[in-house]
Amino acid sequence: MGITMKDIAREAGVSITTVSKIINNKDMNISEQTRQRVLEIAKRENYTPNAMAKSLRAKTSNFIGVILPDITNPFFSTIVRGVEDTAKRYGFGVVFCNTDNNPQREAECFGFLNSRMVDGVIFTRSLLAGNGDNVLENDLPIVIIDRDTEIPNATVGKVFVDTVSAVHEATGLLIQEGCRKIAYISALHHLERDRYGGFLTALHDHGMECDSQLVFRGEYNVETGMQGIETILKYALPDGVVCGNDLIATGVLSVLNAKGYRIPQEVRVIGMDDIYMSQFLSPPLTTIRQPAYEIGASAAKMIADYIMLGKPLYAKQLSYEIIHRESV
Amino acid sequence: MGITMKDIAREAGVSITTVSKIINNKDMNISEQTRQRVLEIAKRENYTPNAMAKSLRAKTSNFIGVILPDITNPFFSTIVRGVEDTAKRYGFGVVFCNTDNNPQREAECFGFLNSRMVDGVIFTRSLLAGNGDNVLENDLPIVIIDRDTEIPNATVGKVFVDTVSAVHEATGLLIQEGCRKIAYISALHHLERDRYGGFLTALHDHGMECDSQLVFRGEYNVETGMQGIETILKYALPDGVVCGNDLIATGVLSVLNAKGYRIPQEVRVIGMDDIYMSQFLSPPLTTIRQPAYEIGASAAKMIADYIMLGKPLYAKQLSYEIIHRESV
DNA sequence: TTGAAAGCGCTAACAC
DNA sequence: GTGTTAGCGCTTTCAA
Repeated sequence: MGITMKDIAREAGVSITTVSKIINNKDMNISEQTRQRVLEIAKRENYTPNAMAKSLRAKTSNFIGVILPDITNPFFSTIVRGVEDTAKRYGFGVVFCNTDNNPQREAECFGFLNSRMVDGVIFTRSLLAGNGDNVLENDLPIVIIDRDTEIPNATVGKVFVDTVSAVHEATGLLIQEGCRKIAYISALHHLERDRYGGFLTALHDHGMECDSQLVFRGEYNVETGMQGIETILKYALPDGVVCGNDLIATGVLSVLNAKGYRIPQEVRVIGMDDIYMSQFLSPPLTTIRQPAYEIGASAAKMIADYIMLGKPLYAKQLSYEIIHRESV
Repeated sequence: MGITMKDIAREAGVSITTVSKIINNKDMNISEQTRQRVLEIAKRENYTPNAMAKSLRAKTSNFIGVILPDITNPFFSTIVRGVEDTAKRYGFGVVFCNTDNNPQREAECFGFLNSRMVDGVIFTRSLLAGNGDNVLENDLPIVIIDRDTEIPNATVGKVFVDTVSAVHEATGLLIQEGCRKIAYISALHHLERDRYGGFLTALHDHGMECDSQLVFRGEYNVETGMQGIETILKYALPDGVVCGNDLIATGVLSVLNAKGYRIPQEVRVIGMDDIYMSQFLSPPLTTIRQPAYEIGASAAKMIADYIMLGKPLYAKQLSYEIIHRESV
């Protein structure tokens, strides 16, 4: 590759040690003359320190890993943007892995990132399996985002939004608007804090029953939204639909529009996340905003503070916000 | 971190070399007995090779870098997904940097990735400046994607779509549908092969003139679409709008809808890229599909083949496709 | 004010 | 079959 300290040392007629000290300005007891000479050569030869060597010695790579289901999902790409911007500011690079919610891929990612000696990982847990055990094997700092799970481990932080309350509020909003036959379409996951709970309690709070025929569980994508509403429509026309995320809501809107139902007059639809495109849907989607960018930024900051300053990891809660548009 | 070869060697009572040979099964002349013992320990202790050390020695990091404007743009996140899937298959990790089309950030990214010793970089060039010169300094293999530019350098490959022909066809389609006052809204860039050229020649091919009041140039985002059409509308109502990408088209659709114009009856709109969300716009967007995932996958494959097999870089053209939906 | 030496974890000639 | 040695580029005692 490029030039090394050795080369500079040779050219300047000093030792490698001296060069190192100057480059990292670690030692103030160096003659201005030597310093200038070395710096000048470094500049002229366009010296870039070899991060690998540095890392090997320092036992830190200055990389942080991000494990997420799918970068293609706008919610996650926004999170990752927050991570990257923040990490870069702290001098960290970011490496990421897509798991597609596949627990095995997830485990592979941990292995991969681990061998890459990342200094920490930001982790969105797969919906499906509970095996976060691979996590525990080492003392790698982890911060879990998006999906609030308990991992009985010391070095785990989290950044989360209380999505079950959010869904509770969303459902409450529909009820308040007069909905009485509310459908719920979301992903199916094995988490303790499932958003579904928020839906159920909201119904109960208003003395309503949950009709299980009005519930559909798949994945966090548009297809689930379409399938879900199609399935439910065969049974009955709901007057409100609570969607687990905006992608699902997109699918729901799409088939409802295609079938000619008027939204929100005949059926109200509420989403979750507030991905950028939601405002351009037809009608513009009413949804619960999760601060995706801030989630990523906070997680990156937490990891960086832990690594660089030794600040302990912690749990950070970010708040959601109802975005009123035209689908409710 | 974890256990090292040294530890295994000590425990197995053999030399580090032997362990290395066994782990990488490099040397067949090793007694089955020793091999088993070592492998057993490695497994039990959950040995993960230290990629940093390996890289330092091998002078390759097994990382490839991706430099792009913004991961949040669905077109790019899809590309990156293609890159990641493919890179992983070849054993490469991917590190990325967002530039926001800022040439200075772009240069920083190169420096960053370079110091990180990435083995190659996949690069979407900033629209603005022509200084890809930072690129030339080293022998890092580069493959340029999306924006077709010439760089007078040996180790540069590219994966591209002939977007100027695509725009030519898009414009032709509108003309064919009867449009006579066609607007053009796109990003402004300093590239030789500007999509605008495709628009102009299509007009000329049909003996039409370009009305510069119907042209608006900003960035590849929704805001440009909105501003563009607002601006143009103050002058006249076009009967067709050619958009530089789907984000721009999204903005155009949005204000046209808000103002109550009927699409496509009064004005036809055509986009470019076919991002996933385009099909859910109102009306579903007619657009020119660029195979984003394949662009990423091809670029990653090209780099990997170059690095691992020494296959030279080359220029690969992928084709576009008109997706007829309801906005034309 | 400067440098020699050791070592981070791993690999690859080249012995034995 | 197995081990010795040198070295990738860098940092850090410790000595001069």
